[in-house]
Amino acid sequence: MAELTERHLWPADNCSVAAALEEVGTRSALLMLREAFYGTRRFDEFARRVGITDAAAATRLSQLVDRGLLERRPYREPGQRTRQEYRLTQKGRDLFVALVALMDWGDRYLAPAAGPAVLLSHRDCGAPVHATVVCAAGHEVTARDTHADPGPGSAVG
Amino acid sequence: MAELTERHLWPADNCSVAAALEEVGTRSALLMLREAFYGTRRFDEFARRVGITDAAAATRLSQLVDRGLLERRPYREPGQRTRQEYRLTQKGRDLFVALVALMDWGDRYLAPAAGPAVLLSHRDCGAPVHATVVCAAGHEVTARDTHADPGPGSAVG
DNA sequence: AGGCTGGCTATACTTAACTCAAGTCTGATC
DNA sequence: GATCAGACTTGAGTTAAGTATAGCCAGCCT
Repeated sequence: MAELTERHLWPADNCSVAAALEEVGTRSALLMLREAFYGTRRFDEFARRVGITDAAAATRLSQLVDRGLLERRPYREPGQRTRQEYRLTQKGRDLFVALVALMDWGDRYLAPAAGPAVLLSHRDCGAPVHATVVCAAGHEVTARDTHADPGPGSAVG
Repeated sequence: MAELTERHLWPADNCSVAAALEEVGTRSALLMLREAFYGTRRFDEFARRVGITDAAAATRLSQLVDRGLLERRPYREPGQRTRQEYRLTQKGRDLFVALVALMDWGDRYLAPAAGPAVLLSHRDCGAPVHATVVCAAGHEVTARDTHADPGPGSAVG
């Protein structure tokens, strides 16, 4: 189950999982990213769909822009003044795997009896999509088949 | 990019991503699960490696046990009394994909120049492992190739 | 010129996850 | 029987993310 050799030597603070969670910021920030994947772009829609106040949404959106997960783009609806919309950057888009993994897990263990609220499918072939862990040789692997070693950025030499 | 049809109709509160985050609880709870994947089992090791106080660790561990992500098992070292250790359940183990996805993303965008702190490899073939999104037909897909529809548990009929 | 609307900003408060420091309970060992 | 270490528990205080409410500002419209 991915037991790490020399585990006792390296500290938790250069862990990429912790760094990723820190960078995203908060639960509501992740939910805003989920919304961005679903196509949400406007300020008030983010606030409403995530279920937080506009004050909180403004703080989260600014932080996500500052950190390069979203970017502001001017847009203009007819008869309206120019406004800003929020779009995923590549950095933000690359969190897709993590969001799908969380969604899969939630669907499996926490979904209502009726089934999941959202179904993801491959646009080209229509088949359902899921997050998996695979090795470079193409094998699908589980936690038990995985081995962890200290990498170059580890404290252990 | 996974735009959801009829998005305006369904509320955020039956979202599996939100439910999953709620179930895991906190950032430090996720980091404890990461430790569990690395082989950590004992109370004081969880606290030390995650970098939180024993008080906080006790709260998190109890909550993870209550929610079925970890289970307590008695163990006995020679010359010591019986104690409890904490092991991943299947439910906890199934969060592996999400953890690997977050680690991959952190490695890509936030790792120190030297490289990531931990390398995961397939135990059988030695190749590095990563989280991906694939469809049931076996195609690897990105956010852009994905389509979202309301599922059976959605508020929209 | 003045109102309206969307997108914020400001202030005060609440809550939850933490911290630090101290104390408790258990049971093997002396 | 007293001691000690490991595994918690308790209580007080801190911080950060949220809330509710209010106000501000730009600029299209009449």
